[in-house]
Amino acid sequence: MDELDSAIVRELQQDARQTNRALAQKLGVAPSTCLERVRLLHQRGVIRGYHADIDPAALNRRVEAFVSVQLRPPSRQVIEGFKAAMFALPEVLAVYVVAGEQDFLVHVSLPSLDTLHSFLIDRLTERREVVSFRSQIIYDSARKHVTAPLG
Amino acid sequence: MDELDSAIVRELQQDARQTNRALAQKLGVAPSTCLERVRLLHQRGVIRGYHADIDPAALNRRVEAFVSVQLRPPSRQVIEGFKAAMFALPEVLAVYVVAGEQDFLVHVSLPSLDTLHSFLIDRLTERREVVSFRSQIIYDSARKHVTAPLG
DNA sequence: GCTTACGGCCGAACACTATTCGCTGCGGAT
DNA sequence: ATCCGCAGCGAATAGTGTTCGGCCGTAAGC
Repeated sequence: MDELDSAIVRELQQDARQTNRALAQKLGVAPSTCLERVRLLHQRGVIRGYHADIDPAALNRRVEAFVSVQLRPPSRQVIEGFKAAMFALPEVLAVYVVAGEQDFLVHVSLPSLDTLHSFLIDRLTERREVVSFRSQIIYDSARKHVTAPLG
Repeated sequence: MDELDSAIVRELQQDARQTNRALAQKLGVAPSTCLERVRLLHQRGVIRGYHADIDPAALNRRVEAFVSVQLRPPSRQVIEGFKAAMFALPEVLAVYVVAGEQDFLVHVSLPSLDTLHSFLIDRLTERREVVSFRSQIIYDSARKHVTAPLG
């Protein structure tokens, strides 16, 4: 994981579809060298895949929210079950098991506030292991991709 | 945004680097047709880009957390300023402006618990607009990519 | 009901790209 | 000093992206 690897990772995070030649030229190495490095990054598990970034609005998801959920009892079985159930729902973007008062943070995206409300009522309230939940609607967000190693 | 477009989006979310020919074959259309569709999806802003998915551990980020922050006053200027300041930090993966008791949810990733602690002390406590904050360490997480339109 | 114009898809052609593989040069070890 | 091994390189080949003219199905107009 030297400087060249880091640069490749940085470039492919910004644009995963640029040609290997363009990538090689930016980094000042031969295309074959670049290709071999990328292959090794794959093999080592550093690069886990390539994904298109899609506008949520185009998929009819104009409302995003975080839902904090408290479970009872917070046993392994209950946590794993809840996690799997949430993850299987199409409205769910991500599930986080966290430390603190709440046990879960569920990132959801839906067409509207109405559908969010229905989601909460139908998918959370009805689950018996859910003690309480609190939803935080996202007004604005900014995400980025990790560029450089820390430390 | 017909069925073919949805299928293209779904496929490119799962693997953004598959060849156009392979994509076309999966969907049962000619490569030229497929390419034209992808071009239009770009132009319409549906596809916003392509990004490599990198293992955080490879970038020395073994600890992730959400930090909820309350600001005072929650004016536009303060919010925008805080958002920009957080977003500029390399430890920050995402910034969410949310409704509720807290004003912000900041997603961070760091090498260790020590560096997380330092981050909180050095980057949040010292900011005068920060009234309070609470950090939720992420024990486990699962993310996915939106596959189909809702509604 | 017939004609016509339009939009989307197709398939072949061409330029460009990925991918392989043997060669070369450098650095460390003996 | 010599050898060994690794990493990068460049040419060759197979495969890919991209363009473009033509075709067909649809829908509107007369």
